[in-house]
Amino acid sequence: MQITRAGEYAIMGATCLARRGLGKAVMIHEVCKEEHIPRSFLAKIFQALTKAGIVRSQRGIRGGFTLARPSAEITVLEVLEAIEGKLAFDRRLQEPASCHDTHACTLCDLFTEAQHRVREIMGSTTLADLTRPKAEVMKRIQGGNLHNGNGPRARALQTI
Amino acid sequence: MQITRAGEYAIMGATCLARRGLGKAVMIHEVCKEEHIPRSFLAKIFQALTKAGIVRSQRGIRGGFTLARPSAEITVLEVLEAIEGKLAFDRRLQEPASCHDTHACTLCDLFTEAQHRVREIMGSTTLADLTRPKAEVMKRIQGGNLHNGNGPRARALQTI
DNA sequence: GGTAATTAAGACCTTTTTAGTCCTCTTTTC
DNA sequence: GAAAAGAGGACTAAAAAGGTCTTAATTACC
Ligand code: SF4
Ligand code: SF4
Repeated sequence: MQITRAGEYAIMGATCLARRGLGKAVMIHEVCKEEHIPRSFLAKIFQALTKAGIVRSQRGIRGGFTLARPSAEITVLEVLEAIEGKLAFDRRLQEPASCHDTHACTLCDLFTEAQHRVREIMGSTTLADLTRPKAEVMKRIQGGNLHNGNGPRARALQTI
Repeated sequence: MQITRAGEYAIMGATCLARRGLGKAVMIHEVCKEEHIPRSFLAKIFQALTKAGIVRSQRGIRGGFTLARPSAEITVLEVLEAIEGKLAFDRRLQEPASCHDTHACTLCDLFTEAQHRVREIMGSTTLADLTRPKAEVMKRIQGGNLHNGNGPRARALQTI
């Protein structure tokens, strides 16, 4: 139940590019140094992000990586799934029809909902959001007013 | 980013005990057969649940396992964490103070919130809930009116 | 008290995944 | 054409997942 390093590094790396601005080519080396990520590992990760159309690469002298789109249009979920594959809390939620008996078991329904909640927040948080000042980000994330705003949400479950 | 088989089996196994009722000793063998879980693997899992005070064991002839408390007082989160350890989306959220630089990085704040949402639903769903008819469970889970009820929540993000 | 049935405990095993590295291309700029 | 990037693929070590197996310790019942 943990995000892999690869996924984590992908988000950090992409956020790093977001901070540099669109169109500015940044070398792997620079990103690695800034975010403390092993160089050849990040190279692999950025390769995958390139294929996924999230970043663009430029070879040769003065080459590097840059975001393929404005950072406000790239969600954290998108980056994560480009590396880890589609988010699935349970193997049975990846490919359906593996339910051995369609009787009264409701476990996958619970998993689906939990997963949905994660997708909700990850899918509505963009790289641009992550580059904003901490206080602002916290307020946005915890306020619960995502892009379909529905007021401040209850925080009564803090202790759970 | 997946729940392990052990965690999954733990919930299924405990739910199976919940269906039999409090105090009724059920042998591992029976649970395994019903839920399609390898016998010796479930034995290990139930052993851990026993130590965690979630189930009670009885050795010898006519022995078996039973829930240690009413099923309505045992949350899915509790069972899951007894097996997998405390839920943590990122290694850095398990033990704090591993933040190499406390600068403007807000990634862990996002992870914390995502994790919180999972705890919210897993922590408010009990084994008793899982034994109820499917339609009823779905309604409860998706309605969003958990034990601190705050009305039906927006489902606009269905497509995310 | 003996025996059969049941869980407890821990050592052990195999496969898969994670977290990388390394080497050889290819592309691009100067 | 030389130097400086990334692309691609093969490879690897360590850890985690997903179990099994064997030897106890209990307990009910005859
Ligand atoms: S809902 Fe229950 S029976 Fe169906 S696939 Fe999920 S765990 Fe298995
Ligand atoms: S908030 Fe950012 S810098 Fe701090 S531990 Fe998390 S990822 Fe690292």
